[in-house]
Amino acid sequence: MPTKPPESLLPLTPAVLHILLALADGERHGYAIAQEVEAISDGQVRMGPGTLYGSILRMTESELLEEVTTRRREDGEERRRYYQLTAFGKRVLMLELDRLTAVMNVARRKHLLARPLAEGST
Amino acid sequence: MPTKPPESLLPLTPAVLHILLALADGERHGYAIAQEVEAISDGQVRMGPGTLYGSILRMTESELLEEVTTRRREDGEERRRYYQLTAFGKRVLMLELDRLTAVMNVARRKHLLARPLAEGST
DNA sequence: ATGTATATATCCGCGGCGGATGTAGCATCG
DNA sequence: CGATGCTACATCCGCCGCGGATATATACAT
Repeated sequence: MPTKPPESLLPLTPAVLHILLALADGERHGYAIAQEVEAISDGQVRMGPGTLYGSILRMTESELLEEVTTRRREDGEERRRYYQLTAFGKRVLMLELDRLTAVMNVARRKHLLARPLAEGST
Repeated sequence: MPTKPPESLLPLTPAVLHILLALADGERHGYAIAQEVEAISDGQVRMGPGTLYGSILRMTESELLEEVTTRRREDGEERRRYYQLTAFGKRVLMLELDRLTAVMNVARRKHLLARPLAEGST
């Protein structure tokens, strides 16, 4: 039950968007998020610890993410902290992708990109 | 002859991206940029004067934009100030659109969006 | 023993965002 | 004719996110 409507978080900052994307296909711990972001952005987006843990904190507070406490932990090992998207986080991600799709469509309308054709998310 | 390489400006903030897009098909004056941005974002992105003129100033300093002094002016009228993209601004816009295309492709790979198919810019 | 990678955390300066406020011209309407 | 409201630009300033620097600890390799 997030306090805020999902639209009020848009547009997302690149850091937030990339973290949401990195977690879109399953839980990950902080450091793994940074690696995934660097990987999927082809090295273009690098997250230092300040951005990484700062963003994770804020995103957890706004309920885009939640820490996974179930499992691990009592295995003794693991200083890692795992995170996953909340349902709210998924909603916001979808809305942002819709927004970006609209932006890309504007670019096409102005003949900056080829081919329309791609669409839909919800 | 911009001082910086175009990649160093990426990723663009939403404000900067929208201003570049608004100017992609021709020159506009400040206030018209704000209206265009609101129109093409379907009302989702509203630019207050602080963001608008602040962004224009910074973008002019980094040579993404330039003021159009030729024409108008000696017509007597016009307190308006017109701006257009520089060649450098167009390059940066293209690079950012490429980056966003890559982001959208990641989203598709993770089954958050339908259909690939869209591509290319340069 | 030294270095490098993993993993998390905090601090803090810089800078952009964006609302508030101000000025001014011009048009409309009562 | 005076008020209102939109156009158009400009400046100020608080808030907050970004991101580098720094710190700490473990593990594995050289």
